Amino acid sequence: MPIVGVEEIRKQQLIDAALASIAELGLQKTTIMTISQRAGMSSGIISHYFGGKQGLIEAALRHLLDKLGRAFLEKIQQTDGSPAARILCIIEANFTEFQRSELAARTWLSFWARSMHEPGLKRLQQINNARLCSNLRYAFAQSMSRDKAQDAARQTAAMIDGFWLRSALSSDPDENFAAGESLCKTFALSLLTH
Amino acid sequence: MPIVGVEEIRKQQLIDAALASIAELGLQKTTIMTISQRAGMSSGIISHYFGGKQGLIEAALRHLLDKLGRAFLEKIQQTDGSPAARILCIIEANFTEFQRSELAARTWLSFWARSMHEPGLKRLQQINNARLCSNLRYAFAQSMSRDKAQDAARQTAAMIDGFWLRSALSSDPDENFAAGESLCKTFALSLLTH
Amino acid sequence: MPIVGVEEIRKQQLIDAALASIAELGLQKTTIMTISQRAGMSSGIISHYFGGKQGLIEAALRHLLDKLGRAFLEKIQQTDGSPAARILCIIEANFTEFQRSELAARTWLSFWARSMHEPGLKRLQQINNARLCSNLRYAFAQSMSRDKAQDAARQTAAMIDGFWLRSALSSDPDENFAAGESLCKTFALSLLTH
Amino acid sequence: MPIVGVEEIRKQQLIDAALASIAELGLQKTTIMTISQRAGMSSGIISHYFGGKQGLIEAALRHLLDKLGRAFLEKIQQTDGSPAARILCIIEANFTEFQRSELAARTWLSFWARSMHEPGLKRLQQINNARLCSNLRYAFAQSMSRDKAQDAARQTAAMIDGFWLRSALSSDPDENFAAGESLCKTFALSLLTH
DNA sequence: AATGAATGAGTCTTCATTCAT
DNA sequence: AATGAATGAAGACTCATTCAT
Repeated sequence: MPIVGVEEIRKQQLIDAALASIAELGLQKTTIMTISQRAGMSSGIISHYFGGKQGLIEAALRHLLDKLGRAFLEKIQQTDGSPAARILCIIEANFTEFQRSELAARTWLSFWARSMHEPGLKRLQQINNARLCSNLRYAFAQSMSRDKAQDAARQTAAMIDGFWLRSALSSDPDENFAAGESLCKTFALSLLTH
Repeated sequence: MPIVGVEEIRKQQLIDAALASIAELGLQKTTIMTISQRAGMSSGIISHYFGGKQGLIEAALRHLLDKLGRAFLEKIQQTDGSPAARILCIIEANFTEFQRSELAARTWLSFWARSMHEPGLKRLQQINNARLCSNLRYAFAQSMSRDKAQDAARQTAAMIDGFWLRSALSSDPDENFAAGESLCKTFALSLLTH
Repeated sequence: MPIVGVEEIRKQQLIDAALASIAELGLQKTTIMTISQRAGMSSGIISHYFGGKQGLIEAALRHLLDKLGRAFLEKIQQTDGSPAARILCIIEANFTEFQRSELAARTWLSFWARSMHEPGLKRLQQINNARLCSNLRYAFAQSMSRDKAQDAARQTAAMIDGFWLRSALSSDPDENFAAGESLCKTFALSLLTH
Repeated sequence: MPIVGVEEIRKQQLIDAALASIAELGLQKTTIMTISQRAGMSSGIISHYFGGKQGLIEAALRHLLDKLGRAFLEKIQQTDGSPAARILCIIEANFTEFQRSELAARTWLSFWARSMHEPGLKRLQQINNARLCSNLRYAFAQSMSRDKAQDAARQTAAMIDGFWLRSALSSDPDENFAAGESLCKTFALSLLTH
């Protein structure tokens, strides 16, 4: 059993602290002080382990995407593998309690906005976006042609993200998230049965 | 004798410069210097006319939303008024050349992210979001019950925004915008005919 | 009858506006905008007539000292000319309603502080200070030797200014001003009768 | 290993530099640059240790009042405790070489003027003012009734401050301070013996 | 390995002055 | 005579980075 280095522990603690700060204050008001305080460490440690604030931010996003991806994989393996079950599972994974939280809204919107000006972040987002579409395409393809599955996946992915975005920006996120999840499911199932 | 209208002219010039800076540098890296330089004026003029940077940013967003709203109204009045025509027009208005530009992507994402932390911006966004849904609902309601029209409008609005967002973040925006617009239209028309 | 020039009228209006602004906002927060707005004129007029903000401030102080001096002269000429009456009149002139106001406190303290760094203002203050002492000395000299009158005048002047200052800075100015005026009178009269 | 006490040392250095700047330039022309330059440090350090310029200014005033208070306590404990000795000591403490300096004049007048607009400073001044009166009252009360001691203390305190103020603003401070101290003593002793 | 003291460039804001009309 | 639009220097504050210990 390899001894986990102190370095890895520290890095993870800092990533957690960074996400906590972004969730609470937003990316713009997150400073190395708000992060290092939450981690109970000194401010210098961030440059020491991540080369700078930007390095930590990217690592945090990478970690968040990884975590959500793994959580999704676990969930989908508990389904019966039918297209409908897989698709419903995918949709639900995008409307979990975390995804509905204001914390998630602040975090994703912050990362998206910043990714328009930082290729490193942008690539991470693109991989995540492609994954959603790919998962949906795989499920749809069990019931229809490859081309139709591709279109169905794109439409469903767009509707999921669109509902998420509009809900996050709305004045009543709760109602909007709930209705959005339901309407996404209705739409996806109607695609499957036609 | 003071020249009348100077204030409005200057304000407009500053708004244009602010949007140019946001499009080029992003909201975060937009400073009063990047704005005033683009406007060919001094930095002090921004506080003079808008009370501060924040006032200018909000005015710029308001202007942008107004402009898009007016452009949409002009367009829709040139249709034959049929539900299908109205809906296609609404979709097209969300995929114009401007909306497909990287400038638009940076601008909207910047505003969205910031609006999570500034109520003033958030309210403007919400009005805009409500408008899209309301326009769609009105068109759908001519062909179906009020409740079904509401769901159809929500789904279509989500798909439009979702495609726009995924395209903006993708590595090949052009292809994605084109496919997105087409798939949105297909979906909306299928809702109308069922 | 000479036609009073527009210049004199404008200058007086600006001086009144400057004093109003200082009384309301304090000297530090008084700007050419707060003055010119109160005067209903443009900001440029101040440089036009007084060469700059500093010129107006000095003119305002000069005017205030003049006005208080004239008011005092009028008052003292209504006394019976006896030493006691003159002295009581002098003391009362330093505890009028205006002198007890927060406006007066702000104005005098502002001018004093600034006069430590601006010889122009300092000279005006010194003339005013000398006048108080001189008036008291003249009154006392009717009842005692020149030397004793000089000391009595200095002590009385100091007590007047000291009570004024301590009252202005206190948390209950009203009570302090009242007690101060009374104790000054008691002291001055005791000097006269010994 | 962090050097202990660095914070206190730096704070003191900055307070000294602030007082030096106020003495030289006045409070109004004292900026974070004039302070940090005199301290041989960077401008950012002020916000780091005092939260901002205002925090440093208040700390400087507090320090000055403390220092004068302690110096006075030391002095008074060297007297024989008789009322006359105590009172003379109190008067002398208000006319020390420091109090006669132009530095002291600029500093006190700056603080007084500013305290009219900043409750934090005002409270500090009031405590100091109350202390002078209280010390005098205690000394007088050993020779007369409580009420008479109260009046005597107020009159003496006013005369002390009044002489100080008039001397500070005069064109010949030295002569005025000397005469003022002498006349204050004469007055206070006459109160004691009547 | 880890600290946190210190820096100083960058930001927004204020405001007296200028000057064309 | 009077305006007020425009300037830009100067102010306080923020914060990522550095580095001696």
